[in-house]
Amino acid sequence: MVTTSPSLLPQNQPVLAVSTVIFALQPNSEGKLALSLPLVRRVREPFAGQWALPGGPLGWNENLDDAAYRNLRDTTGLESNYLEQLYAFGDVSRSAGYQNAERVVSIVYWALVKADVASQSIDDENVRWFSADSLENLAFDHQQIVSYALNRLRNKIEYARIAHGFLPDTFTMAQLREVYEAVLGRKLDPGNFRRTVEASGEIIATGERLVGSKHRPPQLYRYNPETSTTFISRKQEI
Amino acid sequence: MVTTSPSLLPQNQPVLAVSTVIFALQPNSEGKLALSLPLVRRVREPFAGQWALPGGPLGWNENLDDAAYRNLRDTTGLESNYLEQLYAFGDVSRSAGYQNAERVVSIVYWALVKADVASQSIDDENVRWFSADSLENLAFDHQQIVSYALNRLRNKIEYARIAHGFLPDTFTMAQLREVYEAVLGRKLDPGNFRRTVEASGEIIATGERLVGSKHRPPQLYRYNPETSTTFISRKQEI
DNA sequence: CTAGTTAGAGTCATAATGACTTTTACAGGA
DNA sequence: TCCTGTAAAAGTCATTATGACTCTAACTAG
Repeated sequence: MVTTSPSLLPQNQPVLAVSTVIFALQPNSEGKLALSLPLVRRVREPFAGQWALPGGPLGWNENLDDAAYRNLRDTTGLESNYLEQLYAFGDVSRSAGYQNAERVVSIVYWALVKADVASQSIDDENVRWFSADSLENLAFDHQQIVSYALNRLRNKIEYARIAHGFLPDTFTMAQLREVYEAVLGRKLDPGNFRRTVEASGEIIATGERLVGSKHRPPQLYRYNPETSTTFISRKQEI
Repeated sequence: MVTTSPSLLPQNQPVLAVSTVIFALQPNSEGKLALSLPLVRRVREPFAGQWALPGGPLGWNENLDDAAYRNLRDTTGLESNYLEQLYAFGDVSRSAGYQNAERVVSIVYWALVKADVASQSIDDENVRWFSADSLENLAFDHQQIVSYALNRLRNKIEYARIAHGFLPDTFTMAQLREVYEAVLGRKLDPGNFRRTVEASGEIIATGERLVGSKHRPPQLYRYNPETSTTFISRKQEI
């Protein structure tokens, strides 16, 4: 008994779109790392001229993940090593802006891009990076979607190894801590942070040190490929 | 710059369906609580005769959540107080079974129903409850979907108050512990469990006791409506 | 050679956790 | 009535995790 809604009109199906919230950590005006994301300017109604998440209709022969990755590449020209489905937004009311009574269901992904890569991003008239904390007047329900993605990111960084999505191959303990501080929006104790991270076994000292700083040269680390990326059994997750 | 896939055929869009994994805890042959879920028998190709998750196409004027709830009502005739989106499954390959090259993207929800309610469920030729751990030959990719839902349930019960989705209004500490034991599939220490749960402030003693057992009568508890259901800031979530 | 800076090791008190013991309060049978 | 079985509920103890903090090491810049 596969049930069928009485209100279903097969010839008038919702449009299926895929959008992606792309996070990068970039230094702001004060030189501190801050979460930012690229938005695209809408060229047609509804919400013409306003900023929106990169996205578009799902291709007929395209996997959902591939469509999200396509958003990333087409919008920013960048690569990511972290891409995950966030949520499917499909309330009837969110499509109210459409004149032609079109209805859009958006499957939203989120991605992390490394800072050094993000700096090579496309940036033109219709694509611009914004600070994740001060967004205004986004098209559709995209402001709520970004908030939801921020919650997920801040929650997940506490229990999953996603910080390396923002970091180059090797990094110092302080750089890793800066990622956490920027994402969580608060200072962390350097000593306790080091102790926790070292105990987790997730990073390995390379034996090399970063020279040129005006203080004791810090150890360089890399992520341990041995420790699993899968879900952890202890208290976790949204 | 909203990008459009070159392979997009707007006149040939994927079909959007909503399915729901409905969990209940029911006593098995040995009298122990075990996770079970209702499946529906497919009446048409592909996979005719095989068991599948309750679901169907999204109605034109229907929210995603409402479609999931409709699955629940239509399939089992039951009510649930826990319903949440699980994941959107949309790989091109998962629709391979269709002859007419139809492509289906399924937005899957998961729900919990109370044991006393589940016992009043519809159960006929084409709807049957199965043990969640021993499923075989489900239609489509529904076996993977159920596994994914089980992971989410087992992960989430460790940090979120979802156990009351399986319990009546008032319950004993032992009943609450049985829910956790059945979901997690392992024994928990009664004393430590009590200590943790009491410290969380999530349940309140009603002052009444359950009489008639052949031992010291246990306190009856109810869930504390004061403690928030929102996400917890400590290490968490899928 | 000294001052400034961060790296990195270490200390201490408190909280959380797992394994375990003891006492309490009932039912049911001898 | 007393004894036994059972689970409720409280409590103990050792280990681990956590937050706040101090101290020493190793570099650069002047």
